[in-house]
Amino acid sequence: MSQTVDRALSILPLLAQGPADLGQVAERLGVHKSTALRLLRTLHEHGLVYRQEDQRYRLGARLFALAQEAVENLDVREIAHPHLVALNERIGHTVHLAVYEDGEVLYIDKVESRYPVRMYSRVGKPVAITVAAVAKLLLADLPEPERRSVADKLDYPMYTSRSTPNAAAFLKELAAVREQGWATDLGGHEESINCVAAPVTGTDGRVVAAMSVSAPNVVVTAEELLGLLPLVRRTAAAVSREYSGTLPDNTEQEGSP
Amino acid sequence: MSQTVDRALSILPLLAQGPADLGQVAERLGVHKSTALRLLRTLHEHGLVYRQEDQRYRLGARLFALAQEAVENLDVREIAHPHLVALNERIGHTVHLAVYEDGEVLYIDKVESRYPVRMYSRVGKPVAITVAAVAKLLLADLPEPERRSVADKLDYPMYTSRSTPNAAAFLKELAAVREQGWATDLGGHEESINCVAAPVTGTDGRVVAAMSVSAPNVVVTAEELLGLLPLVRRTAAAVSREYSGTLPDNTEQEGSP
DNA sequence: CGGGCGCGTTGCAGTATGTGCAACGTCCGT
DNA sequence: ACGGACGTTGCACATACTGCAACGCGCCCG
Repeated sequence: MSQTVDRALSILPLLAQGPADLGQVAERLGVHKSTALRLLRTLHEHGLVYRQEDQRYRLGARLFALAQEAVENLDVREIAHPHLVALNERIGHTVHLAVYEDGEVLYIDKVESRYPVRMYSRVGKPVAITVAAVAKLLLADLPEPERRSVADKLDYPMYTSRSTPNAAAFLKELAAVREQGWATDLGGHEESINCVAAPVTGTDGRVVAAMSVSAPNVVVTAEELLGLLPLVRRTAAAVSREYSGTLPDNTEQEGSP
Repeated sequence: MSQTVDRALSILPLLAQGPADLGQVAERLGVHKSTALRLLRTLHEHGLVYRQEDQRYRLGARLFALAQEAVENLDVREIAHPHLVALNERIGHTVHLAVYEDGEVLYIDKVESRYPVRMYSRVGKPVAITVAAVAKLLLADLPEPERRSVADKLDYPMYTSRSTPNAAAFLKELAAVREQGWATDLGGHEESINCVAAPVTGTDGRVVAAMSVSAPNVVVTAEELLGLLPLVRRTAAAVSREYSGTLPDNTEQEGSP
């Protein structure tokens, strides 16, 4: 909506791919160098980009500070974290926590597997939305129109032969997931990796987050992983209870008689 | 330099303090509501802010993705992390890694103490620059003019009676730190917390980061903590060696015949 | 039940503000 | 010493941003 700001913000994902000099930024933005310069200067003043010694620009450390403060506003993560750790200590595999936001599903927390073979993922990285177990849970709970709208707009890349092929199949899967209250991804993203996931719900029963356990099938078979499902569901339920117990605004916690 | 972008970016730290509605944003920016709306919309399109169900705005999850990608460009952190973990496993206390950037010192990594009593800090949070041990190391290595300029512009809050009181004392301390190659903070930030820190250097000997060990003196006395200094210095030296060995661009790692 | 207030949203006219151009300075490599 | 590449500056033009005023909507209170 605002051209100038739009251009300036487009620089950030561009720099996320690696440092770039003024010319490259200007070219990839499709604007004159002097324009790019002024935008970069403004970003620089706010600490969002940093100019390294070779004069090239890269993302600035202030982004950390902001992201860090952003996460502190997400109560779910705070509450869930100890549960994720406990779950990880008990079963050893990688544990993820994800939320839905504006058509995307993002990991907001992760506890690494204690086994040497680890799957690749990254906190903050958008999830493979059409196949990930956590994504299914989060999308399954959306109101019907939004769910359909999102499903229609998605791409359905065939990561493996078991990936979700199209919107129809996806919506059908979502219906099943909504029904059963848990989800799996059996080799849909990477051939050898399986996940089981369970939803975290708020006071009104809406799904606010989803947690999953992932393991390569060289470590555990899909059947063994499914055997962990009750434990995962219990953990998610515990987080849900704790989350629902939280007052919407906790300034009142000790005030009332 | 660019008014529009400047205003838009000013919204981010504002929202970092907590969710706000349109009116509040407009007021705190000093602009008309319609202006604030358009800025927020643009930020929203880029995923930097998110509109929650009560229509208020808060920081968006995309900030995570960006911050995460930003950190992947910081080789120091990648290299240092396992060393921080190892150090923590050996001594149990909180371990920090910090860098200097544009007049600020920021923690970019942290491994929590295994003891129940923990100090408060946050990855991404600007460090108390006038007293923290890591800050002293990073500033001590700046070229003389910049060091003086930064020191002059700083505030010198007296967190405790042992805080650095003014620029003169700070510069003197920095000289000493540069001389000895390590630094301490003995109750300068919080009365009961002590730190020891050592520098991570690059190929040219410049200090690129600093690592520290912190502990409250109810757990270890300052003397005991100082006893850990050799270990901390050895760890920092190991990181330095590994960092200096890294190729500037690692696309060549397996390509050459 | 109905009026009024608060908040977000829209279209519009005026102009502040961002844009691209061209010229300059500087650094680096030849 | 010269040429090129890159970052930087000042400026005239017009684009795109601003603030205003009016509208729609939901909520609370009378």
